[in-house]
Formats: sequence, C-alpha cells, structure tokens
Amino acid sequence: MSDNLTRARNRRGEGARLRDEIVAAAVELLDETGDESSISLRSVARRVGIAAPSIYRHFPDQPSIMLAVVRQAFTELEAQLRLAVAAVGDDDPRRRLFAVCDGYLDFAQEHPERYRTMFGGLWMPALEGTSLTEADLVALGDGCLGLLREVLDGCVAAGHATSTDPAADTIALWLGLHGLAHQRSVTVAFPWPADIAQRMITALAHLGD
Amino acid sequence: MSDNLTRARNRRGEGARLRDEIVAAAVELLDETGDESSISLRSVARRVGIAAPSIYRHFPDQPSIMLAVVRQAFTELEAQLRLAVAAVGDDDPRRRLFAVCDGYLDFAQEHPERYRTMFGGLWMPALEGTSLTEADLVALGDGCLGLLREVLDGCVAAGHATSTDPAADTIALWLGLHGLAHQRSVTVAFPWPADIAQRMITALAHLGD
DNA sequence: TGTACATCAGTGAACGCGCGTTCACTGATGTAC
DNA sequence: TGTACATCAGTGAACGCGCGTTCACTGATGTAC
Repeated sequence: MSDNLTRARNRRGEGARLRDEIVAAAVELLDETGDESSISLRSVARRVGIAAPSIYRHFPDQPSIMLAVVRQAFTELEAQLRLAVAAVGDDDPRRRLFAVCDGYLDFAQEHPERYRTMFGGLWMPALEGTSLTEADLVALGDGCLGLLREVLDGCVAAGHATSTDPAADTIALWLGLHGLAHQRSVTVAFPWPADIAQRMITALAHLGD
Repeated sequence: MSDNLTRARNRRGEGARLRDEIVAAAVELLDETGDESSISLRSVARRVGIAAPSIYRHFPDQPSIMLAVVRQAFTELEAQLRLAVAAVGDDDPRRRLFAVCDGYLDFAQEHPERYRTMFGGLWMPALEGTSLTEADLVALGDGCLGLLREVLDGCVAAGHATSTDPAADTIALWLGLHGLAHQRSVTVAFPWPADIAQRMITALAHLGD
C-alpha cells in the first residue's frame, strides 16, 4: 500500500522503480474491486501517489499496464506451481501431479480477480493500435503447461496413467482445470460436488482410480 | 440492423417492442466489437436510432441491459442444444450425448463474444446497487445443465458410460466443455490437438470407447 | 574544490470525449362522452 | 359522428464525471571541467 503523502521522488537512475510501483498498484486495484476496468491510468496514478502523466515515462499507453499486470500474474502462478511440486519432497509421480493441479486451482481461488483477468481476454480487444504484439500473448502460459506436461509424463512413465498421447492429454487436463478454476472465479452460486477437482483430474489424466 | 432515418415510433400499446430492439442492438454491438464495454446506454440508443433517455422507459439502468443480453443468449443456447439433440433422429444415447456437447462447443465457436459475456462475469461486479438480484443469475444455466444430465443418464442406462455418480459427472463434463469453449473464445493462438473435444468428452463422461 | 550544465524524475493545467442520468417537454393516438 | 382529453412513446438540452493524452514546465541530482 503506497502513501501519497510521504512518497519521495526516486533518485537519479532509479526511476525504473516507479514502474514496479505502478504494476503493484494496478494489481491492488484489481484485487480490491474485482473489476479490471477499474485499472485506469488515472486510478493507478492516484493509488501510487503521482500525477497521471508520470506514467508515460514507463508505459506507452494504458493497455500496456494491463499486459504488465497479466505477465506478472503468470510469473507468480508458475513460481507457485514450481514451489508446490518441490514441496512434495519425494518423487511420487502421482503426488507431484496433484501438487501441480491443486496448486493451480488454489491460485485461482486465492486470486479470482487476477485469474479472471489473465484468461478473460477482455483487455485483448483493446490492443489494436497499441504497442502490443500478438507474440506478447502467445507465450504467456507456456511455463505452466510445460510443468503440467512434465508431471503427467512422470505418471505415464511410472505406469500410473494410461495416456497414449501425453501432449494432447496435457492440454485436455489443463482445459479441465481451467474450466473449473474459471467457473469458480466467476460464479456466485453453483452446485459444486465435493470431489469435483479429483474427479476431473483422475478422468482427464487417465489415472487408474 | 436498424435504420435511424426511417424508424417510426411504435403505436400505442406497442411500446414494448422497443425493448426487443434495444436488446437486439446490444447483441449486435457485442458481436461486432467483441467487447462488452462497448454496450453503453448511449451506443445502444444510437444503434437503435432513438434518444438515450428513451431507454429508461424499458430498462431501469445500464446493467439491466447486460442482464437481458445474457438471458437471451442463454435462451438461445438452450434452444440450439434441444434442436441438436432432436436432430439426431434415432435415440442412440451416445450420439445424443455428442450432439449436445458438440452443439455447446459450436455455439461458443459461432458466438465467442456472447459466450465470453455469458460466463465472463464482468458485468456482475457492476450489479451492486442496481436493480438485479442474485436469484436472477443463479438459474441462468440450469436448462443446459439439465439437458446434459439427461443425455448422460441415457448413456449410463444403456451401459455406454460407467459413471457411478451422474450428477457429479454432469458437472465435471460441463466444466470440461466450458474450459474448452472458453479458451477457444478467448485465445489468439493455442496448440489445439485435433481431437481435443472428443478426448475430453470421452474421458469426463467415462465412455468406454 | 567549486561551479556550470546536462540529465533525469516527475508536475500542473488543459484538451476533448463519451458516459449515465435528470428534467421538463412534445406530439401522436386512442377513448369517453 | 364530433370533439375534448388522458395516455402513451419518445425527445432535446443539460448536468457533472472520469477518462486518456498533450504540452510546456520545474527542480533536484549527478558529472565534466
């Protein structure tokens, strides 16, 4: 949380720090309001405690703030997943798979606003005529998918999963997780079965019960 | 498409027609721009060819236009699914199941903007302090889920699916479809396996191939 | 060591825009007598 | 059948607001000489 009373200007050469403050403020706004349209150039500036035009020293336009927010969220997610799989301790492939899947679902549940924004695509239509390229977007989720592929391969190698096409099943498994995570992050009320996550993971990863 | 030159006022007692025109115009805007924030009270009025305040005779506020759009989209989706399952002709349970699932995915692919809006949840944060209640939202997707349940039950009864908990598996199947449909409706580029739909449906419905 | 100067971080005022909403209104149309 | 009147569908002007972006600027800080 920034304080617009005590904020002092950065020293020479440290102006880039403001960039991080801007992104952090944008994430704060998103978490608090749950509405990505509340991330405006001016609202972010207010939150940081600077004048609105100061943002242009660090971002060419408003959509590029959104991209920075999304990029940071993806980085965080991937870090959290790597942490979760490392915390398993042993190398039981099945436990590693569930660690990644549960970690993924946990992230979405802890940060529904971020999750919605990462995958909501709402900031994408606004990208035309801005500084962003398609290549900026394509690679975003690759790290997470790669990790999921690794742990699924582990299950297949150990004979716990009967997949004949792990590449395709990784995508299928992720899409299932995404459907669950997204609906959870969006919905007000829904008839959730208690074991829904385990049920979907078991089926999509072709685990023997 | 409305014509703001030739538009004549409705006759007495037919004022309610404008309500439908308003919703239709909102859907048009959504389809064309792919951005639900382009559905503003004023943009809709422009599209219909009326003055902005005229909308207040039919909708208490702007969010209630969004709800009307979403409601109509859900009605359309359900109708399309019932049509698809009726078109199967025979009562092969497996073909009926795939008819519903494929119909669902088709709707999302034909109307990605509507699909995103139906499930994007972005209009929901804006509901506080408006005329909408939670009950308006909860029941929206019930018809489709019910239909999916029916066709899955059919497969179980015929011995084509090995589900022991069809209620939970209906939810799991739908969440999988939703993950696939949503990601398709949002993404620019993604490494789609060719058989991804069939792969997910088979796994989640526990069909013996 | 002192000082002129370039650079850097950030400002303040202003612009035009589209938005949701309010208000008092207009004028056509059907209806009661 | 004629006419006064109530009702209905929709208008036009105006409000205050937050937005993204521009422009010329200020003042602190480090550096070259």
